[in-house]
Amino acid sequence: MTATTSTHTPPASLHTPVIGWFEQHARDLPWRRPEAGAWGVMVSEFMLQQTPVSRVLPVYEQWVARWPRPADLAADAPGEAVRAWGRLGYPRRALRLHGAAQAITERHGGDVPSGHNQLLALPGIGEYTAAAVASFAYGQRHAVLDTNVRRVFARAAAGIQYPPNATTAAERKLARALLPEEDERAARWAAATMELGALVCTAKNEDCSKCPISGQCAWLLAGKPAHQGPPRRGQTYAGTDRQVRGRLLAVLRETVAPVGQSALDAVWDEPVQRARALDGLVADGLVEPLADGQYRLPLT
DNA sequence: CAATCGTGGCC
DNA sequence: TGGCCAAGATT
Repeated sequence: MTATTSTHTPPASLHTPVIGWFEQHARDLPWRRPEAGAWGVMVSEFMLQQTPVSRVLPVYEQWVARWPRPADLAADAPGEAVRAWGRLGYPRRALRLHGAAQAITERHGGDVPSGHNQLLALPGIGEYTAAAVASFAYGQRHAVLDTNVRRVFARAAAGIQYPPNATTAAERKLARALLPEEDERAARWAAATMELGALVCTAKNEDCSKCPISGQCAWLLAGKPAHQGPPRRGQTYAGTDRQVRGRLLAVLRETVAPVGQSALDAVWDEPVQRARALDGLVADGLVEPLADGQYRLPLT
C-alpha cells in the first residue's frame, strides 16, 4: 500500500488562508466576546436558528441583560421568554430556550454543560447547536455544519452550487476530514468557515474575488455551474396557519393581562383556521387558556 | 424523510 | 412585485 499521508492529513492549505481571512474580516459580534460566556453563546445560537444576525442583535442584548445566567431565565415565567422573543419568529425557540435553562439549572448546577451529548439532551438543541456551543464556547473540536458551512464545502470541495436539502452522511464525513487536529484551531476553523459563508460565499451574489480559497474552489474552477438537483423548497407564508399563529401571538405579547376571545377573533376572519391556529398554540404551550375563556402567555 | 414552524429584508 | 433566504429542531 502506498503510504501517502495526505489522505489523513488535514489540508493546511485550506485552514491557513480561511483562518487568516477570518482574523482580518470577522464581525465583532457580542456573542463572540469573552464576556458572553457559554450562556451568551447558547442564547445567540437559539436566536440565530433561521433568523438573520441583524435582527438578533438587539434582542440578544436585552436577553442577556435581563437574564444573565440560565437560572435567571429559569426562575421567570416561560411566557416572559416568549414575550421578550419579540418578532424573531419561530417562538417555540423561546419556550425551548426557557426549558433548556431550567434543565441546566436543575441538572447542571446552573452552568451550560460542555459535553456534546449533554447539550444534545437539552430542548431545542440539535446536532448543529450542540456542536456550535461546544466549539465556540468551550473550544472543542467538532464538525459544525450549518447552512453556511455546508454551502462553502459544497462549492469548494464538491464543486456544486448548493448542498443537499438535508445534511448527508457524506457531508459529515467530509466536515470531519477537513477538521484541524488541534482543538482550538478546529474551533477557529468552524467559526471561520461559517463567517466565510455568511459574508463572501453567500447563497446569492457570492463574491469570489474576496474569497481566500478561490484558487482551490472546485465550483469556481468548474465555471460555477448552476444548481442541478431538485428545487430547493420555498416556503409559502401568506394565508398559512403560521401567519395566523403569528398574529394571535402578537396580540398576546402586547399585554400581560389575559386577552378575550374577541381580541383574538379580530386578527383573522376565517373562523376554522383561526381556531386551529389557536389550538395549535395552546398545544405547543405557547398560549395558556384560562377557565374564564380568556388567554395569556404561559405563566408556568 | 418530508412537513411544520415566523418574520422581514433584499434584488 | 414576489420568490428567495436567514448560525435548525422536532415530529
